[in-house]
Amino acid sequence: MLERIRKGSLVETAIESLRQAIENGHWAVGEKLPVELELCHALGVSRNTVREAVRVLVHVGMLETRQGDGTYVRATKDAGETLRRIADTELADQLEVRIMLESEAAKLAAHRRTDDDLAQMTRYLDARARAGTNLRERIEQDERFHHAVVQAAHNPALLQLYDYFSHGIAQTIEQTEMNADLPEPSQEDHELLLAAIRRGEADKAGRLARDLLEPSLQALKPEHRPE
Amino acid sequence: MLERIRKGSLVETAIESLRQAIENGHWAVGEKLPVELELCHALGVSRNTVREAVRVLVHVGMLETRQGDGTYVRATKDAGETLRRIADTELADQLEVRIMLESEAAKLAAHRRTDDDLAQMTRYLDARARAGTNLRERIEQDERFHHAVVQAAHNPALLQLYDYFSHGIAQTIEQTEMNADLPEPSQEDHELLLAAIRRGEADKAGRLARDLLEPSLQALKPEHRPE
DNA sequence: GGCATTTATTCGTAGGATGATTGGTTGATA
DNA sequence: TATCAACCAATCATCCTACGAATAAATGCC
Repeated sequence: MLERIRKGSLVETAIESLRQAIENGHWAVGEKLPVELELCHALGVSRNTVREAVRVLVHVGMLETRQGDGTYVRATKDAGETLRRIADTELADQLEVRIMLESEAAKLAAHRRTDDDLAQMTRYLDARARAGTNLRERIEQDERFHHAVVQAAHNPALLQLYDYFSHGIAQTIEQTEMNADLPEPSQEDHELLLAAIRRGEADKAGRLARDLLEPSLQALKPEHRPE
Repeated sequence: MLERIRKGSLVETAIESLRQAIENGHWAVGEKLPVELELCHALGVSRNTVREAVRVLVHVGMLETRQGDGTYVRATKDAGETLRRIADTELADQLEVRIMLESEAAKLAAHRRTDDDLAQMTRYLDARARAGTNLRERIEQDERFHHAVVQAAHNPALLQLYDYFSHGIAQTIEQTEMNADLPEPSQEDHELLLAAIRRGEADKAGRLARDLLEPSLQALKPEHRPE
């Protein structure tokens, strides 16, 4: 039925044991789990430990607890696992995805951008230009500009996704100190992208957005997957 | 500093309070949080409650606890939260993202597909044809074919992401019984996509992949965002 | 000064007590 | 008999104290 616990953190092991049991359909969706005390005996741990494990599974959407009633299975899969697996993929692959998101966003932005969108993009791009040799400031304004481009696509799902990749990649690059290796696009290239979006030239905007980041991808790729 | 707790589940509120504080950079990445007892006082809850909240944040990757040492900030963003927010967006927006993922995947697949990839795509597409009027079977083979296309792009991050959107959208459609409204692409259109990938015609493959799903998007859009 | 030992701090786990909420049971009443 | 309010048992939510385990810092010996 349920495996006894021995190694590592008791709570983490309890989480894994419960997750396995649920994924294997030991309890069907909608079915009620044994009460806390029974889970304690089944897993061989205390109530606190069981509660922490259950709380985690509740938070990731696999379980649902109803006070005074019981604990029920809500889903057999953990959605958060997806992004955790993505985080484990190669940086180059992640950057490739970011490029396609941003390129497509630029296309949409060319169609859907409002005047406010244009004003904001212009503001950040000007700030980027003013940053000059102040690298830290320029990178920050750069990120804001790219974010504004995706925002102008007016697709919330796309924006969320872009932010996740953008943030994750920036962090990885920062941590690994590989800044020096990566080529940096010029201010002019950014201006061209903004101009294309302003004039509603979708295909051109998409191509320019891609060109902005493609060199970084090429610089990153040979390390792991020469083509 | 930290907000006192009042409504809803104490633990859930504690989680949110801590998450907010972390996202707002109240503690920098790598920095050590106050000890459990201090957090209890700051949040006005017991140690168990704090521990359950911290455990959740540890599990989603925002925090890290070291026994005998303390609790440290690991990341300021929670991956699971991103997906939860995406799940809350309009179906049309999600489908739009899926289309761009699949279209770009088709382009990459045209370059990178191996003979094995082609064989698999062909197998599923043939099975789809054989399914004929068996709707359930045809939909399943259809999903497998699309998955194989993305797989042929040989980008793990992209594949994970596609699977998430594909699965989520299929589920939503199934739940809302809006099948009837959505136009279904013909077998011929699928064959054309496969042919383009086989011949390495990237742009054409991207366009065909987009054309396969675009009608569904148009059918879905007017409900919420007429353009 | 270097290194082993001790100590203090902190998280990890255990188990019990009490409150809050729910669902079903019971019983009175029309 | 059907209805509905009051009651009761089961269950999760929270809190509490206590002790174990691991770590880092302080200490003392050589």
